[in-house]
Amino acid sequence: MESSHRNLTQQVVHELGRKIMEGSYKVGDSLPSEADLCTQFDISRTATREAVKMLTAKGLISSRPRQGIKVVDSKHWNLFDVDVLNWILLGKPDLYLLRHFLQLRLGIEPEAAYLAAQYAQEDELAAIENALARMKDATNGQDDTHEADIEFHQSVLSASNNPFFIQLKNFITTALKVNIRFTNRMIPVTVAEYQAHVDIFELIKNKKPQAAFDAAMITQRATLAIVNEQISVLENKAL
Amino acid sequence: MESSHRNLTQQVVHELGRKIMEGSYKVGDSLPSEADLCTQFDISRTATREAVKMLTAKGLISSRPRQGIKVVDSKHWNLFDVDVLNWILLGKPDLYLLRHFLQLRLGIEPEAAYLAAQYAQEDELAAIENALARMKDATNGQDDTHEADIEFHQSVLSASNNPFFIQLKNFITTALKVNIRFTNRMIPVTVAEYQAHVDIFELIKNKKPQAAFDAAMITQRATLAIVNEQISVLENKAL
DNA sequence: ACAATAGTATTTATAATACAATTAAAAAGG
DNA sequence: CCTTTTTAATTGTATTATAAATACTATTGT
Repeated sequence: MESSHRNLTQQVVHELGRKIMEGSYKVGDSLPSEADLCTQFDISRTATREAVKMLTAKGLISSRPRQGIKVVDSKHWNLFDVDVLNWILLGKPDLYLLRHFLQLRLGIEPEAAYLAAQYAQEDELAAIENALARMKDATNGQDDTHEADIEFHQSVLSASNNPFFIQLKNFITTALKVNIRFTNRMIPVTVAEYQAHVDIFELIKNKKPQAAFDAAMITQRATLAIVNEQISVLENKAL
Repeated sequence: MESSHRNLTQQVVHELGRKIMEGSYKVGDSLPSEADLCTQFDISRTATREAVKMLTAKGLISSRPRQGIKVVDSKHWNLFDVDVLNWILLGKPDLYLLRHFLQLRLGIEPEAAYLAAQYAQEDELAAIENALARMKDATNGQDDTHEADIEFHQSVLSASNNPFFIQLKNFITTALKVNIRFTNRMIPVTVAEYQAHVDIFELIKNKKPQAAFDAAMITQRATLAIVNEQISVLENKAL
């Protein structure tokens, strides 16, 4: 097991959480009983119960006497939890999931740029600029392409100075990673993509909220349109 | 205790979670040790530890040998967890928090309206219409004013057919409840407010995504502007 | 036959205790 | 003064026992 540095409870949480998100245990399904989980993982009831409680806290399962441990309806899942997002990533994300991610990014990121243009401090602007520098290096192959991209989007969220947007850094990061899966991950960030990011940064730096919003929105709508097109092609092929 | 119907662990989770969100335990502070929590709540270590694990799962605390149980930095808090949101509401929300809520609503709700206009099914449109009917009754005092309002916004999110937006129903609901605290809660929904909601619904029903987006955005920007104004007044008064 | 009631068995909830592992801080050694 | 070792405090894990909740079954009365 790759995660032997974590304690028993966390390992079980990870294993069960992953299986739920990949669909091995479906909504409404029963997980093995406490006793069975103890024997399957060869651990004590203490560790098992604590793992069950953690998954309950993340909204994935419910646990009641006589009824057992069941996967609850997905509308209760804490989809913005960092662990849950990672388990989603470990599953098999499809184009529909990518679209769902992009649809919410479309809501969040333009407004984050708007807020950054209003409220960003000097150090936060510097952080965005630093990410841009890494992206430029990435176009020359001198830095990790996608890491720099992720850093850019994260630093804009941080610059919003809004705790809710900041919390969504996990979500955006996962969304970008899913996106990478569906584009050729060997292709570095293009000059055009880099320039679009620079433009947004300049508008933030010059305190043009609405313009920054519009610039981010246009990029996002374009990306979403491509995915919608891919889904259309796929669905027409299926007929 | 008002929550004696819940089990021991859940009661402790609620009590500690509430205290963390209201600031009784601040970021970096140590909570009482396991042993102390056991004596304070007069419960076994099992119940205590399970509560600690649940709060850990929600990103509020960390628990390590010798170091004890500490409140972690707020950037790790799962602010979109339904329990965490309720604990925020039990605290003393200020105008700044209201602004933070409104800023994210501004990102989410116009795009939710856009998606609803694209993807809403018949039954989802009916649900929105039903909420509108309740709002109309509310203007005549025949139904609960704010409950109907909340139902409207929830039903639009449901109609987006995007699991991430649906998960954010908790967030929007809490945001609306905080908003109610800062407006006179005795004032019923006005005819003008009702009409703005009707307009959005019509645009969703007639499948006009961009127009629905714009209509929702205008309303939200107006609300946010009022709060920004209130904060300005408050800050100038403080000088 | 049917419905209400009581009983039973299964599963989780809680408790108590013991020992192991981790690690921050103090003590020892150079 | 710096490094290493020891110590002690705290959480991590295991085990056992009992209580509570509840789905299912059997019984009883009509």
